[in-house]
Amino acid sequence: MVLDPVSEPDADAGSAANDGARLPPIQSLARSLHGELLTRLRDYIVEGNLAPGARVPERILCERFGISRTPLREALKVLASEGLIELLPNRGARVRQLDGHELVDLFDVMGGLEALAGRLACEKITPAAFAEIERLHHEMYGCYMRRDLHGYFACNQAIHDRIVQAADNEPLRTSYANFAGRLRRVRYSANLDENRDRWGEAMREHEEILDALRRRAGNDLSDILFRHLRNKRRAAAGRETAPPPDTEDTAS
Amino acid sequence: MVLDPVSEPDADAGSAANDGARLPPIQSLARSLHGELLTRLRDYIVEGNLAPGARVPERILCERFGISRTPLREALKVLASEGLIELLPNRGARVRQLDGHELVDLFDVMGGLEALAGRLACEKITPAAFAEIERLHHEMYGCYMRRDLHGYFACNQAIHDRIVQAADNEPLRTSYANFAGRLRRVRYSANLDENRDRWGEAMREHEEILDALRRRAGNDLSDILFRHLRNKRRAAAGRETAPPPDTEDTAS
DNA sequence: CTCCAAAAAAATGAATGCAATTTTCCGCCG
DNA sequence: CGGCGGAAAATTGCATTCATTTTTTTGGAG
Repeated sequence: MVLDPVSEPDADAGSAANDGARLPPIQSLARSLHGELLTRLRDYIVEGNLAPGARVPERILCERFGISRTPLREALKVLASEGLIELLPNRGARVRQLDGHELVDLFDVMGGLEALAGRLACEKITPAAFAEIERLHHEMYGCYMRRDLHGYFACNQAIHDRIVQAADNEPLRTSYANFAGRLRRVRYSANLDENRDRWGEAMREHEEILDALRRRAGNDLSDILFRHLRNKRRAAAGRETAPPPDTEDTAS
Repeated sequence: MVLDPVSEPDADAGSAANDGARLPPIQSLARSLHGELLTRLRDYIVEGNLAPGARVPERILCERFGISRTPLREALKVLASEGLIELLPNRGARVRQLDGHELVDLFDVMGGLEALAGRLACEKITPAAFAEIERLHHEMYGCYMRRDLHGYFACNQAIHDRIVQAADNEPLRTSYANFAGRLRRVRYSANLDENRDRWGEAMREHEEILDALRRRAGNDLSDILFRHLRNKRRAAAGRETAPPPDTEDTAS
């Protein structure tokens, strides 16, 4: 017993119309105050306005955003499904607190997604997009040489983002953004300036990344990117929280 | 300006208590009627009770599940964030309809996640878990030899699930389940019996999978699993929808 | 003074109500 | 006969309300 589709799925809903250009990221729930609220609330949490483990006070947030509890609670359910908060039955929402295990796991997933992005990028990247990444790479190298940490980070993130963009895979992009958001809560960056040696290592890894991308060597790039993230995690997780018991560094 | 955490995050909320055994999958929103409804509604859609592109009638579903609109709408928002349905402002929810591009993209993400799972499994799998996978593999081979398609599928899925389990990464598991659910809507299986040659190919790939896992060769397994999914996609996407224009099979 | 228990207060989960937008239906005009 | 315009009906989005559970406070016993 199948409820039949509304006979007219609207003119622009047909798949044929989208063949030429992939439709822009019309996030299903981007508009309409619910989506607005969702974005704002997510940012609010990611930016650290609520301490990890803290309750998410509905009443207060309602007042802050000037809305009633209904849309707020809808947003909370979504954020819980994204893993940003957790819902305790009858006890409200809490900002998810990442223990060592979870942090490590999230880094690995990021690594896996980047590895996938690299693999796909090797198949689909355009010369123009590659040139742009190459340019960013050289710019980043310049920052590295003159010890411009801020510029380095900016280029670094831009490169990784471009690779994900080049993969041209919307579900991947969404998932990547989700996990990146979860990790953004723990400030794992800003450690490099205390880890000068890791900086050089990272720079060398980026040379490998660019090289593999130039060769369109998907599997190589995939492997390098995953290990790159592993090393980043190792550098970051050290101070944020105790490393998991079995973190022997077999990588590279 | 940081709202400070409620001074007592409760006895069992501390992370220290969870070090010994990772806490069981207490899905944040598993209980409490909202979670119940979420699961039921997701199954309801995944099982195909609503045609792709069809409106999701709030009123009717409320009656069917015997609840009011509020929890239903919360569940809809979550399902939208999972990508199962899409929310049109002021026009309700529709079952997401996968065009060719999206289907291909989803397969690739599944491939990427399985690749990651394989890589991690090589690091973390226990001898017992490996033995179990080996057993399933041989059982699957038996099914293959006697042309037991149903048994073959069961073993196949069990093996892939075990690999994901062996990766021992909760976020990965969750994400994997999410994408698997989205793909389950399109019945891409049940094609093998029309594709006997692909069946043999898949069986050979599984030999490679087991071999790489035995050698704990993470990168190899990663690559094999991704290509395995690529081939599966090629076999599946052929009939479900037109393949994307640039599907030259460079794989293998 | 500390600890425990019961009541008050607050917060959560879900239902209902209401304004606004959309969809449908019907009569009208071309 | 087909297309168009407008009103009625239905649906959506959000606010409000109510019952239940949790948390805090208060009173008292040990």
